Amino acid sequence: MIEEVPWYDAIALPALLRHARTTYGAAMRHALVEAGYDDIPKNGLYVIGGLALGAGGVPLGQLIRELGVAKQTAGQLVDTLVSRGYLARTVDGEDRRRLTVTLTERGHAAAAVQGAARARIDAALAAAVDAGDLRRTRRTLAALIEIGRSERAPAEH
Amino acid sequence: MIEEVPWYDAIALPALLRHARTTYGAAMRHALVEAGYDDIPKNGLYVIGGLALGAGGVPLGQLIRELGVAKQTAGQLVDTLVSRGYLARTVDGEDRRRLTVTLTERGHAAAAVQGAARARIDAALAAAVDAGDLRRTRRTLAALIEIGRSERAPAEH
DNA sequence: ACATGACAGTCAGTTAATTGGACTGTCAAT
DNA sequence: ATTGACAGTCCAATTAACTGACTGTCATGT
Repeated sequence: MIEEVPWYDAIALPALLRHARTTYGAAMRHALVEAGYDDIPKNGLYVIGGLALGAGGVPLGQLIRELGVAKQTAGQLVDTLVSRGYLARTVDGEDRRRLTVTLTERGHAAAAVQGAARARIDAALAAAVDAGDLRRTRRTLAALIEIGRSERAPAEH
Repeated sequence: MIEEVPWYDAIALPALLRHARTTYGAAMRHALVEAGYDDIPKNGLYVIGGLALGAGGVPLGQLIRELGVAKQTAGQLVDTLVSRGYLARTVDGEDRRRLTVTLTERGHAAAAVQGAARARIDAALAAAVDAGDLRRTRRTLAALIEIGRSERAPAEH
């Protein structure tokens, strides 16, 4: 009785996604702790990582949507990160209700460490599979996200 | 200035994974609530989903490893699910230290609902991309997980 | 037999994360 | 001016998660 089906075809996709994400999460967290940034809360990784991209700072509302948490949660998370010196909050000039979150010096440093860890995994992955696979994977995941969006949007009853 | 790079190539892979997983999570949770199973804790989805596969029941230790949480946490999670009627705990005959967790009637029902929701997403995904992409995606994710494992195992200092 | 150590889970106490609902200040359009 | 929508915050409560110490079970060596 030979096992012909590889394990990754037998497991449910959500679990596969979960484990894959863990790879990044663990590596990034580990690198941050090594570098002395050991006071970053769970979702903080996504805040800092996300802000590194949007260099000019990100409105809090967008953060809320991206994290998919209640706004209170996001607010408190940012609060924590501000009090620990990673973020700064500034009022938007256009609309004074809106807050813009930016990285501080320390925040940038942490983001760099985290980004390096991520890049290390990315590189290892790029070495393990070919570029086409990687690109298809991204596209497939995007399709999956798109499905989620279209499911949620119209039904919402 | 034309934006040639699709958004899914610009975003960091961890974030992409996170969002993709959310699609499943939201759909499954929604389906469960619709069907009256509205008292399942967060990680409960993975417990119930996972047990559906291992039909004969799963040792608690394996659950702990799969969930990636402290054993106390897993124990409490199972506890909750037992008290709400989804799971049953039985002592392993071979080794009486070991507990085996199985689905109850209600647990099976919930697992079916959840499985159907997952299958619905799977089907939508299969329709959106071609089979080869799907397979490559699985393989790529598996490679990613493998990287995580090999990173953690030897370093652990 | 019977120590000894490894292992599977639980118990108790604590901290962090997340949420819901009511509230304040700001904008946009009458 | 007034009204309604919007961006965030405050307060209170719940849930999730972890640490460290403890109980019962197995496996081994003497």
